[in-house]
Amino acid sequence: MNIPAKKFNLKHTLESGQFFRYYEKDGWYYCQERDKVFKIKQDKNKLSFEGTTSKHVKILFGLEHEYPNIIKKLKKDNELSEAVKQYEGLRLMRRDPWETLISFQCSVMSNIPKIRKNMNLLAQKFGNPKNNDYTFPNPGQINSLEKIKQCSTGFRAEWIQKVNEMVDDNYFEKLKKMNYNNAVSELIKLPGVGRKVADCICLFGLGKMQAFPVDVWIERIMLQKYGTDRKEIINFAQQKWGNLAGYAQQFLYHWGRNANT
DNA sequence: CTCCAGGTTCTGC
DNA sequence: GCAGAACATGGA
Repeated sequence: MNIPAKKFNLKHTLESGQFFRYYEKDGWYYCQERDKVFKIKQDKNKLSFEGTTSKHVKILFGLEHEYPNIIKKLKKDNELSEAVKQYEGLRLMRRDPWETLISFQCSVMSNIPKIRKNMNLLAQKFGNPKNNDYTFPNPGQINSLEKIKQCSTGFRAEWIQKVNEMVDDNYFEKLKKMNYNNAVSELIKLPGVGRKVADCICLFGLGKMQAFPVDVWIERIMLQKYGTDRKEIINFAQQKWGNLAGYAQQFLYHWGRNANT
């Protein structure tokens, strides 16, 4: 199936640390998330995919965002313009919140290759095979601490086991309807979810576009570019960019990890 | 063999 | 409230 996709860059979007279960093969990106297992590739302004619907693709990859306006506004900031130009087409994804939660619990004191390994193993051990890959288990199905530990999750295993019993899909539907601050307050009640992980879930899984996850990379970049101290970063970013704070963060993060340093 | 990694939690002021 | 340390695992 094909759909047009202007002002979109699949590679930048997929490889900017907001999505983990994918791999490249024969010119395609093979992607797995929750019950979806599909492949997708981009040829200029055309997106081709197999294994899912155009509706899912549009939502997942943020194709319905008003991208030209977003870019235009962000480029007005001199500190941001370089990152935006270099990675134009990078979009915020709208992922399955449950898999996003587990992904970012795994991200604690870790790195992207290892998060990917954790998530792939969890899918293998608890999910179902589909098209040579695996779906991700539903809430309630990650029910063996021993098996969770076999996925190289280390000290995060207990967190994963606990949230598996604490939330369901309806929990996330409620969070989507809440405002950003209330959603954060709820999320940080979960084990292994502090402010940073909560902001990642808000941004990538709940569509809270003002969320501004602050990790060591963003902390370093924000100090360097704006001179902001760690504790004031979130307020600074949300005052400066409002609902585009999340986009600003994603550009800075991807830029900071690649072009910069 | 050390060091460190998309932080969180527990502890002790 | 706020610093300091512990927390598994694996790659550099």
